[in-house]
Amino acid sequence: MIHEAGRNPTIQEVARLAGVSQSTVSRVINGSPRVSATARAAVEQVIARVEYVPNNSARNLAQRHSDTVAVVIPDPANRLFGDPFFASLLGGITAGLTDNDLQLVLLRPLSQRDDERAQAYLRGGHVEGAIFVGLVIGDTRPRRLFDRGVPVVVVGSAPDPAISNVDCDNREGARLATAHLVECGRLKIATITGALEGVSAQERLAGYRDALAAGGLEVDPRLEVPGDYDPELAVEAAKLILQREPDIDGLFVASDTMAAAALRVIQDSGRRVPEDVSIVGFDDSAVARMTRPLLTTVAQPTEAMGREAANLLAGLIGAGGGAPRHVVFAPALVVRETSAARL
Amino acid sequence: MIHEAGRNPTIQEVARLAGVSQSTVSRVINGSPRVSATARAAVEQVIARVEYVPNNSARNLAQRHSDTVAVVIPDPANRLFGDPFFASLLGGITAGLTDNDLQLVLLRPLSQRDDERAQAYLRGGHVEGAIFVGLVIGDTRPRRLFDRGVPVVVVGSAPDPAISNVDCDNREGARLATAHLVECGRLKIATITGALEGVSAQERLAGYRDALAAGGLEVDPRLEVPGDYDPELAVEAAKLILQREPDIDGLFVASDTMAAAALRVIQDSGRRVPEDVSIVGFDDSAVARMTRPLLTTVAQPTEAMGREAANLLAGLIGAGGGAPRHVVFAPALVVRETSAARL
DNA sequence: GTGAAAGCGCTAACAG
DNA sequence: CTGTTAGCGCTTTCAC
Repeated sequence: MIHEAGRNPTIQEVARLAGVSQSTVSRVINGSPRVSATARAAVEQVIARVEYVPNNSARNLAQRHSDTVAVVIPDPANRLFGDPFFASLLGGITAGLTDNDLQLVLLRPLSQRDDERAQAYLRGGHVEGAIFVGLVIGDTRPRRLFDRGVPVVVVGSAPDPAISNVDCDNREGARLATAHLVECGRLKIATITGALEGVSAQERLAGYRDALAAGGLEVDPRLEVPGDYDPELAVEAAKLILQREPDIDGLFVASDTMAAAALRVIQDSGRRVPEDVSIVGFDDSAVARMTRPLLTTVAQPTEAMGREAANLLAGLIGAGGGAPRHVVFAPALVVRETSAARL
Repeated sequence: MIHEAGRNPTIQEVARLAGVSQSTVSRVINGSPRVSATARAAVEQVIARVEYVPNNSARNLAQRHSDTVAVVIPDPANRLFGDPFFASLLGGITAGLTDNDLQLVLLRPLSQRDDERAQAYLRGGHVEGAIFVGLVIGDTRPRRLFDRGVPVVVVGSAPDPAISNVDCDNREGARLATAHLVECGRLKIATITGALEGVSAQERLAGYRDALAAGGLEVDPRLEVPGDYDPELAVEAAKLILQREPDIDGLFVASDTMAAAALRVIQDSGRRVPEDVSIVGFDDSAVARMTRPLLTTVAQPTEAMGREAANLLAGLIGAGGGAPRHVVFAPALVVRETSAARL
């Protein structure tokens, strides 16, 4: 679109008005020291008067860079956008990007067509790098992009050793949660998993099993109910568990939102929490402080993870590549009220 | 950055390899019908082989448009990013934008410097339009941008008749909520407001007063406690109310997250909800289904609002301006368990 | 310190 | 249907 009203002045006009050359204007815009004080003053005056703003496309074209990075969220199931985890993560990313003078473009391919467009966009030289969130196992997009020379970092498990990532130790977090349940004297501990197409959910499941084994408890597939990070589905999962194994006394749920949903189902079944069934969630999002009783959960530094992802990417961009880095944050158990020792 | 590995082929090279001119390549890229089948085939073949992807900056420069719009969130308090309302809204915006083949760049100026950068970015001809969210009363940024010829739509109250907006009837929503409390026979109804620097919170407060007046109840400033859409602050607000007016029997809270927090405080004080104190929230976000008892609230079609904002903006961009449009969605009372008739 | 000039990669008339 | 030719607005050598 060309907007009559908004016809922006160009560097040429500024130069003419200031009685200097384009080059000089360009120099003052870019803060070059090789400009006389008088010239600088004249140019700045004109810039202010005509409200000149450089055209980004032209600048990017000439400089061959854009100072923008993409955040890619393949979220067909619309899971991520509903979860406080994501909001918090995105908050951290935006903050970190801003600190590095990088712009953020949000890509959220919903359809096949969207995805093609997104890929083309990423490769179109329009971004300096990309952050992937919510990846599913086997997704080769980060790697393909990386192979084209675009710096990439993924939040979550690295799909490839060459790809930098920032993650939380999901397995350890789940182990912490489940071990806590074991320590509470719980003997039949079930779990509602996250979306198992993703590594994080797999890891949390593994951590759950680790703790069970370490506690001398049997690992029983019947106690493992697949969830999807979707609270609605968690309701069904909880009902299923209760029906199949009415005598469970412990439950580890792979996210707080799902845990909150499961908590309700269990309470509605007439069981007391934490006395009859103890529950531990994951994330320590705001909802953990909204349930009754308050949710025991595993905290992960979501916002910090987002910030770190941004910083990592900024580093990669600045270094023009360099060795991949893998940073993993430590989870921490937060004991609240949904877990207690068996009497 | 120039990435050696990623040195993208240009349209020139494709043309040479395919034995045609740049123009022809450009035509097939842009889907022009004026290309022979053979030429098209040859070009497409080469494009696929060398993995050619057009450079966006060059294209934008030549076409003088970018197909991207900005979503601006002046969120110094970090309120919005924590609220499910925002996540849902953003989900709607991204979906709507995608439908219109528009890219989204997220601008979240946190500091003065960020803000200057953001303004420059917006005026730099890099975006086709902008959506503002979470505006504070008196913010002239949308108008200033609009005056430069950039299409603008704000989510929330229109800061100016010339600016298009999409909103929910906040006043009516709050009236609905409070009238419901009145109908429940509640006689001393307090409120925890949102951030009063924003219009939405002001409107919700007005709606609360409307309903009180209509119900023959006194409007008492002592029953109006300022909040900030922040659950932490809501805890303090609730405590303050209880201390100041121990005999309240109804409470309207301007957001679900705050309501959930207030609910806890009230329960912890030994009061029964809904019997002693009935509570109504606002938003009908996921947290309303996580509290115990379930939260009675006012639903606003958050995702649809986001979608509409995107569509509105797309229309404005396509029409090259045109008359401003103001679309307001109707709120709806959702009665759950935190409200009940007085016995 | 400053200007002239040559592109950056692509689109868009304009001929043919 | 296709090629030629100008730019789009800015950065960047390279002389002066």
